[in-house]
Amino acid sequence: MIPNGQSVESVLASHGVKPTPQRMVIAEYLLNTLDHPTAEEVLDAVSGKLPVALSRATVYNTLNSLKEAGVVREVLAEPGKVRYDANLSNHHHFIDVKTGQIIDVPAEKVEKLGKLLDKKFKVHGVQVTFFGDLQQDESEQT
Amino acid sequence: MIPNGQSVESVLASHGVKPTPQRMVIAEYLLNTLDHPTAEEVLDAVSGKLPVALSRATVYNTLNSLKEAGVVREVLAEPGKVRYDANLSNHHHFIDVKTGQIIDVPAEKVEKLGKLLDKKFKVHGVQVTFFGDLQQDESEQT
DNA sequence: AAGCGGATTAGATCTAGTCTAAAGATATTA
DNA sequence: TAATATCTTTAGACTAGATCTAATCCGCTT
Ligand SMILES: [Mn+2]
Ligand SMILES: [Mn+2]
Ligand SMILES: [Zn+2]
Ligand SMILES: [Zn+2]
Repeated sequence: MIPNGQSVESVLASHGVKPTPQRMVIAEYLLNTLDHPTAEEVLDAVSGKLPVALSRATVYNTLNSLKEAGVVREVLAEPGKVRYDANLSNHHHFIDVKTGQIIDVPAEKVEKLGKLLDKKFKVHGVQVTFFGDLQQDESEQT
Repeated sequence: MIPNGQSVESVLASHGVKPTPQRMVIAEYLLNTLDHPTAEEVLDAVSGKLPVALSRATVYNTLNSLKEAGVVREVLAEPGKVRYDANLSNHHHFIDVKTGQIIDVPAEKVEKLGKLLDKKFKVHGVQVTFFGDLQQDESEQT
C-alpha cells in the first residue's frame, strides 16, 4: 500500500493534501492496512490516536479529500456502504458472500473474466462497472 | 428484458414467485425498462397503477424477493443507492459520471478490459467485483 | 364459517452520510 | 505584533435509503 520508503506526510504532500494531524492518522491507517474499511471503521480505528476528539464530519471530509486527491479509492461492495482502499495498483476485488471479507485480486489474474482466479475462489457472480464520460454522439452505438 | 413472448405472470411463476397484483406491476415495470431504477423510482413509477395504496415496505419486499428468485439483479453504481436490473444477459455497465446515466455493455465487448468499448465511451475507471465463496483453504494463495 | 399462513400496510426506526454554524488553526498581510 | 483572511475541525442537527413492527388483509383449506 504505502509506496517504497515514503512517509505518510510525503504521500499527502505529493498529492497536494495539507497534512493536518487528523489527516495524518487517517491516511496512515489506510496506507497500512489490507482491509477495505468504511468511514465508521476508520473512525473507530483512529479516534484514540489523537489527543483531541475526532469528529465524524472530519473523517468523512478527510476520506473525500483523500479520494479526490487520488490517495485512496472508493470500493462499492455491499449496498449501503462505501469502503476505502489505499491500494492503487490495478486490481479488483473478491467478496466472500459468507463473511463479507474483501480480498484484492491483481488485474492480471482477470484474463478471461470468468475462468481465472485461484480454485480457492468459487465465483458466484461478477459485477463490472465502468465509470466515465459518454460522448454525445455520432450515429453508431454500443 | 422480458424473454420471448412470455407474460409477466409466467416469468414470476417460472421463478417460484407468487403473482400478487403488487408483484405483477413491479415486475412488469422492471421487465419493460432499460433503466436501472432504485426502489424509490419503482415506487413512483408503479404506485398509480394499483387501485390500492402501495407501501414502500412492499416495494422493498418485492424487490428483494425478485432478486432472490433471480428475476432481477442488483446493480451497485453510486454509493448509497441500490438499483435493479431485469436484464439477466451477461453484461456490464457504463456509468456516465456527468449525468449518472447507466448503459448496458454486452459482455463480449469486454474482451481485454481496458481497450474495448465504443470510442463513444471515455473510460475513467473500471470497478470489477467478484461475489463468491472463499474456500478455507490449502496453502498457495492469490 | 372458522382458522391458517403469507402478503401488505402505515408508520416508526435505523444508519450511513451530509449539512450547519461556531470555534480553532495557520498563513498573510500591515 | 496585531489584524485579517482562509482553511480546518467540531458537535450535533438533519436527510435519505432501507429495514422493522405490529396490525390488517387476503386466499386457502377444513
Ligand atoms: Mn461508511
Ligand atoms: Mn433505492
Ligand atoms: Zn483493494
Ligand atoms: Zn444492466
